Amino acid sequence: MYEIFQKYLEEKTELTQEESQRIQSFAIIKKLRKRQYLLQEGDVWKYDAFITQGCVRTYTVDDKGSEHVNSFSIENWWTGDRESLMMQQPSRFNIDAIEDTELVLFTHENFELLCREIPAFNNMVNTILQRSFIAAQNRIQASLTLTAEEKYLNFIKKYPGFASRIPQTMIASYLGMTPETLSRIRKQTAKK
Amino acid sequence: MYEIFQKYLEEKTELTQEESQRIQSFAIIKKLRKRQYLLQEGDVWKYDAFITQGCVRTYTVDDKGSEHVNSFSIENWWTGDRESLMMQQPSRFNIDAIEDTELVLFTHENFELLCREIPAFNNMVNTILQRSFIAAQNRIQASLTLTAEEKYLNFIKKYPGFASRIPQTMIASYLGMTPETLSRIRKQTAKK
DNA sequence: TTAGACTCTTGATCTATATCAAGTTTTTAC
DNA sequence: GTAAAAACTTGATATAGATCAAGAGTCTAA
Repeated sequence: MYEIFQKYLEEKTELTQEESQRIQSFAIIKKLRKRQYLLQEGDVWKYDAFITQGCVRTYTVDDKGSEHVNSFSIENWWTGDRESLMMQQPSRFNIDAIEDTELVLFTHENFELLCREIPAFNNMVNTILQRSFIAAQNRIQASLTLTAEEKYLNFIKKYPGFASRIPQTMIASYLGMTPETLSRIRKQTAKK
Repeated sequence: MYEIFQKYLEEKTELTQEESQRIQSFAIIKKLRKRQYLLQEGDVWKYDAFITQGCVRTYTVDDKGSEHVNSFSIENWWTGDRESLMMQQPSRFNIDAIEDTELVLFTHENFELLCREIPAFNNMVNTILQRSFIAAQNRIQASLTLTAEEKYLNFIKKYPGFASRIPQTMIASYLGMTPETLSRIRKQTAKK
């Protein structure tokens, strides 16, 4: 499944044959079964991870044992815990597979090496980071300004397709509401 | 007040004399009176802005006319609307001064030129962006998991000093609650 | 220096969403 | 293929925090 990442690279950046091969030489292919962990709370995250197939969630568990979904990532997206990676500290997050999933991993040292060696790659990575930051800002804005119903409508508009492959309980958690509330909202909006 | 930015650069990165001078040659000093806008909704943001003195807020105004504070920035931080800057689209945000404020601005073209010319500068900028992203993630996490009281305590712990220079109404808005609720929380926690 | 305008506080009431509980449907695993 | 486990729905009730209202304290601009 490396081809999917290869294609992604070709779309996002211009690389020479050698650069492409250099990148591929560091790639680690990893497969996850549904429910399998990619990262568990307390572990230090050491990779840059790209999903070629499947779907993964990042979440925390609070004192009462409730899960809070921080994000979903599907094919052609990146995942991981940047805070743990950057600070080299144990992660507060869990990441596990919602579906059988395939990833391309790079150890962070190799990834940084690639960034230093290949300016085009470095630029691509920065652009992704900027977009991620913008997305996070928008999510904060939504959480401050929208009602539960608006949050849901905003979500399905922004990520069509997610609703059908991710359990409602997890979507509710991601949106900061209970599954019951989401169920009622869906019933409401279906009527209209 | 350029010296404050100069000092910041020296702390964060290693630059040659020439590089420092190159950066300074592009710097634009800007002063804002309290309440003055740095950016108004609908305008396209064109700068990278560093605050050397003072305090600024970024906020939106909804249909009902209520303001929602997205962020505060004080001296030694950056401000602006990255989405508007990156996409070259009209901003949804307003940025105005909470106190008399001084900034160092770079037009984005010049800023990008500096990033290309000076690798150390580019690295510094990337590091800041990563930290900003991590902070945004943590804020999302807090908004999903904490009660109003916990959000406030978390805020004053994370940003001691902010509470004394920023009006409570704005802090309440930033935390996603009403001023009345924040007032009651403060009364509660003062008791303990 | 003072009137008007903000800002903060406090109380009474309301409401969106949570919680609890039970039933139904769907998925999973042998 | 089927039993057990999850996931989803629906109703009844509870509650954190919002809204409305009014008074007190603080700025601020002429």
